Amino acid sequence: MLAFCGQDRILIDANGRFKLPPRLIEDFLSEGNGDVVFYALPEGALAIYPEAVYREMRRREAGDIRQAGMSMLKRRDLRRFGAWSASAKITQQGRLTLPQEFRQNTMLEPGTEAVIVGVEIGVEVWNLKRWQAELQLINEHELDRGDLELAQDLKFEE
Amino acid sequence: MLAFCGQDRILIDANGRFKLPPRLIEDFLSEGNGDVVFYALPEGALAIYPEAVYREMRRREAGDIRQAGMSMLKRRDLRRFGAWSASAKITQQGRLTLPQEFRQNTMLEPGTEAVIVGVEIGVEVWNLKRWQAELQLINEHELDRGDLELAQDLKFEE
DNA sequence: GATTATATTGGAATAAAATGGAATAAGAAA
DNA sequence: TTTCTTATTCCATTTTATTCCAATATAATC
Repeated sequence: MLAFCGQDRILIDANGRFKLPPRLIEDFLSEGNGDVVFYALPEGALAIYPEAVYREMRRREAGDIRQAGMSMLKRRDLRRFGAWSASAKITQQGRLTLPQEFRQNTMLEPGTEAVIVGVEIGVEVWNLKRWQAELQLINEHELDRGDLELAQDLKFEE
Repeated sequence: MLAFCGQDRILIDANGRFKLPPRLIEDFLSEGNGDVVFYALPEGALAIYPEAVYREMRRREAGDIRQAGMSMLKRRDLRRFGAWSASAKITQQGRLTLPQEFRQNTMLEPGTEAVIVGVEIGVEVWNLKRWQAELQLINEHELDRGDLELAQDLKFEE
């Protein structure tokens, strides 16, 4: 079974909660015990990773702390990840509550229609409209790449 | 016996399910145990691969998770494959259910006539109309290539 | 500090949908 | 024509989604 894949439409309830599809609950339970990390992405969606995955993503390397003293860029990085991440645990009924401060940026206010998308290492929750735009972008890019390949295949070799 | 070849017309039933031709069921059972992965292609068809084939296609590399934190391009890549893939298992009756969110893009809504095409490493399910257009494209491209080869053959060697 | 009001969380009940299986019908081969 | 295989339809069961309510916790007011 592939983990963390597919798309599902969900509804953010009146209290800012949503229910994960059963398949994704399984995925999160088998990787970690339902301990997850929210991370609000710059592209305007909410990523949810198993805690271990997020830790790996943010693993500090030797020298990172020293750099923080010297580099404003480095500090901004730390600040961004710190500010836009939050821990949570999936409830018995498979629900998660969106942190209050994350709702506006991700356009996931109570009552919103959304899509939960598998991204192989975790999932992302997108506002429905935003997701449709993102999909179109991805698709057009792929089609352009396909056209390029065809043209390449018909090029006269000098 | 050649595996994963030929074309068969099928009908998507009222619940979005379809039955595989017996020959293809055999092929999927002997490669994996009927565990397959759907992958919705940018060209608007649905690929079905044995799970092992898809895993090889998507083999993860070290550092992928760390990259996902820092690179939007990397996230798009994970997103594209994650969003458009889904696991499934062929039932005892040789049926598969199309994931809800894949039906529109692949034009494989309940009640649709479709064609299931062997592609050597797996199969593809095409909306009948789209398949006919694709066949024509394939043919035209090959004819163009034939012309190109002739021209190439008459090229003056410097 | 006590009481009331408000928000938040967890759980249960109901409704809807998807799934699996069986039965029947159709078609092909003997 | 008969038998076997495959296709199609239908129904029962299970699963999942949605809604609603109760309990708890938090905050505000007196």
